[in-house]
Amino acid sequence: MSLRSKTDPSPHGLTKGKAATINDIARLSGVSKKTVSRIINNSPLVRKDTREKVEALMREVGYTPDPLARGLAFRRSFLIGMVYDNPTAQYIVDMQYGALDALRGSSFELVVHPCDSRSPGYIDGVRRFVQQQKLHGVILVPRASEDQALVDMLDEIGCRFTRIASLPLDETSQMVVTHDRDGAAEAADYLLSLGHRDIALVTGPSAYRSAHERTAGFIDALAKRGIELPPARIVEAGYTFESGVAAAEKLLLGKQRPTAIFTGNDEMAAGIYKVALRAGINIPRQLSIIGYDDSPLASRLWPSLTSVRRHTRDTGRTAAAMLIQPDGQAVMQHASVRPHLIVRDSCQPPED
Amino acid sequence: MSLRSKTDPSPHGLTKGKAATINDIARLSGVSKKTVSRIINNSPLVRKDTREKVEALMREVGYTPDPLARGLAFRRSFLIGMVYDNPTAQYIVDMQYGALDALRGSSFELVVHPCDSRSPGYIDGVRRFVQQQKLHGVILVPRASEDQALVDMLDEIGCRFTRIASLPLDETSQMVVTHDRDGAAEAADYLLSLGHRDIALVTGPSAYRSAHERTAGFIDALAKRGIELPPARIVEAGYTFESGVAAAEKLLLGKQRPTAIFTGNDEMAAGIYKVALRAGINIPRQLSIIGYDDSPLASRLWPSLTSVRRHTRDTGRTAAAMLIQPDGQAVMQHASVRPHLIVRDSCQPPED
DNA sequence: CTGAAAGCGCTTACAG
DNA sequence: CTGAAAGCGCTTACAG
Repeated sequence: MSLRSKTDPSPHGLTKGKAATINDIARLSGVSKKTVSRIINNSPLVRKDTREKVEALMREVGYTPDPLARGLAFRRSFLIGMVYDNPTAQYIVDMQYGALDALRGSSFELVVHPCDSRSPGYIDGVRRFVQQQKLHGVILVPRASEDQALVDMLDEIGCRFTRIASLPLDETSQMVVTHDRDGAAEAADYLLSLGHRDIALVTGPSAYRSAHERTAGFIDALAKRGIELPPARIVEAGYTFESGVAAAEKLLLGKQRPTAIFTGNDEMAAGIYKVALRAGINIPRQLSIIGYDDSPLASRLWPSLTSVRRHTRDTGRTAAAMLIQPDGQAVMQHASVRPHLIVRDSCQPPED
Repeated sequence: MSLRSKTDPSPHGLTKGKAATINDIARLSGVSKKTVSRIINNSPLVRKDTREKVEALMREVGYTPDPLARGLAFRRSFLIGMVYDNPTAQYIVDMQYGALDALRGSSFELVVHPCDSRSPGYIDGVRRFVQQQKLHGVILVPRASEDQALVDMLDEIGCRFTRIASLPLDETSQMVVTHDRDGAAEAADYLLSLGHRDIALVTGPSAYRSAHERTAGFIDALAKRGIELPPARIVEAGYTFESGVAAAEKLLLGKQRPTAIFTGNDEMAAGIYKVALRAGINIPRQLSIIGYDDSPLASRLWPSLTSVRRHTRDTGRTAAAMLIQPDGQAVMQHASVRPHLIVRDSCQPPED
C-alpha cells in the first residue's frame, strides 16, 4: 500500500520509474529541503504538525533517503562492518544473524570482513576497509577483538567499534562480555554433582582469552569444592578437531583414564568421541564429556553432547545495537550475555 | 611506502588528517578532474604519459576514490549483495569467502542478506535491499536462486544478478551451475564398484532442485548399470539431521536392510549414523554410507564419512567475478563448477 | 521552528 | 585526447 509500484498512477506528478528525492518531498509538502532533512534525522526542531504532514507524504510515495547521498554529506556511510578471524562457521553465521536482527528496519547494512590476524598486513587491511568505505562502525569478533594493536589503530583513525570478548578488556571502549568463566564453572559444577572426581580438561590455545577464561572458570569451580586438577589432567589443544584427537590419545590411552573430560569447545569434544569410540570406551557409561559452544555438531554426535550454549545471536544483536545508537544518547559501555549449560546424553555418574 | 600515514610530511600541501580527493589529484598533476575521472574508470581516452603521471601521484598520496561519491554520481553503489535462504552455516560462510576472494582488490564490498523464502514478504524485502542500497548486483544462492518470482522482480527493477543452481535454469541470466547430477552419479558408481546391489537413497525435499538433481543423477547412474531402485528403497527427507534419523529408522529397522545408503546431504547422513550406532549396526562393515556436501561434519563423524565435495568457495568466487566484470566486456553467461567424491572410511564391499 | 546557499567527491553530457 | 559546467541527493553552517 505504501510502496509506489510502477503500475500506480502518479498523483503528485512524480516520474514513474524514478524514486522520489528530498526535493520532491519538499516541493509536494510545501516546506524546504532542510525541514525534510530535519525530519529524516529526527531533529526536535520541527513543529509536530509539519512533521506529521511530511511523514505522511513520505509514506504515501514510498520515500526513503538515499544512503549514498547521506553518506557523502555526512562523510560517513551507513555500513556496519563485521571483522572476524574465526574458523567456526556456525559461530560466524549466528553473529551475522544477530547483527542483522539489530540492523533490520534501520538504514544500516552489514558488510563482512573476514581476516587472518596472523598475517602481517591484516591491520592495514582493516584500516583500508574502514576508511575507504567510511564505515559507520565495526563489530570486532574474537579473536580479532582481543588484538590491542587493531583497537589502537581504530582509535587512531576515529572509527567507532564494539568489542566482543569473554571478559571486560578495558573500560573505555564499548564491549559485549560473554563471561566464558561462568559457563565453564557451570560445566564443572555439573560434573561434580554427578559424582566425578577424576576429571580432565582439554583447553583451547593459550593465545585465546576465551581459552584462558574457560580454563580458569573450570579450575576455580573445582577448587571451590576442594578438587585440584593435577597437571597431567590438563592438556592444551588448538580448538580444532585434530588437536582434540591428539589430546584424547594422551588422556584416554594410558593406564589410568579420567571419568570425565571438559573441552574448551565442541570441535575438540568430537575429537575425544572419535578416540573413545575407536578404543571401545563407552560414552557416557565409562566416560562423561562436556563441550563448549553448543554447536550443531553437539546434537549430531552420538550420544548427543552436553555443551555450554553461548547465545551468539544475542551477542551479535547487542553489539550491533550499541553501534547504531544515536550519538547523543546515553550509551551503555558494557553489555553482558551469559552462557548456560545444555544437558544432553554425554554425561552420567562415574562407574565405581 | 605508498600509504600516507599521519606522520608523513605533506610535500604536496595536502591537509594532514584528510584523505586526498579528485580535486587534489587534478590540481597537483595539472590536469582536469575529468581526466582524473577517466583514469579512475579505465577509459582508453587518456594519453599514456598522462595516465602514468597521474597514477604515480595517486599511489604517492595514497588516493582512492570515494565509493559514496562515485555511487551517488553513478546512481549505483559499489556493493554486492548475497541473498540466501539456507540453514547450512559452512555452506554460507564458504560462499561468502569465495565472493570476497573475487572482490578483493576491487572497489566492491559484500553485504549479506539472509532471508526466509517461505515468508510472504521476503521478495519485497530483497527489493528494498536492492533499491535502497542501489546495489551493483546480487548473488542468488540456492534455494532463493530457484525462485522465479524473485528473479522476475530483479529483472523488473533492472538489478543484475548471478544465480547459483544445480542445473542451468534458463538461458538469459548469468548462472553458476554446480552439476549436482554428476556428483550423485559418482557416488552411485563408487558403491557399484564396491559390489553393492541393494542400495537405498535418502533424498532432500522435492521442492529443492538440488534434491531432484541428486536423486536423478543417482538413479540414472544405477540404471545405466542395470540396477533399478525399488520405491521402498527411496525415502524423501528434509535435508535435516532429524529427517535423516526418521529415514534411517524406516530403512534400517525393518527385516531386510540395504547394504549401502546414499543421502542427499551430510546432515541426513549423520542421522543415519545415529540410528545405526544405536542399533549396533557397524559402519562400514554392515552398512556403507555416502553423504553430499563434504561438510566439516563428514570428518568429525566416526568412522569419517565419504561425501561429495561441492567446491562452494569456487562457486562463490565465480559468481562474484561474473557480477563485477565491466559492462562492455564479453560476459560468459554460464560457468560450471564440478563436484567430486571424497573417499573416507564409511564404505566397503558388502558382507555376503 | 524554518530556509537559502554552499558543499560533500564524484560522473554525465556537451563542447572542442 | 582534454576540459568547464551542471548535477547526483543529501547535510552543514549560517541567518532569521
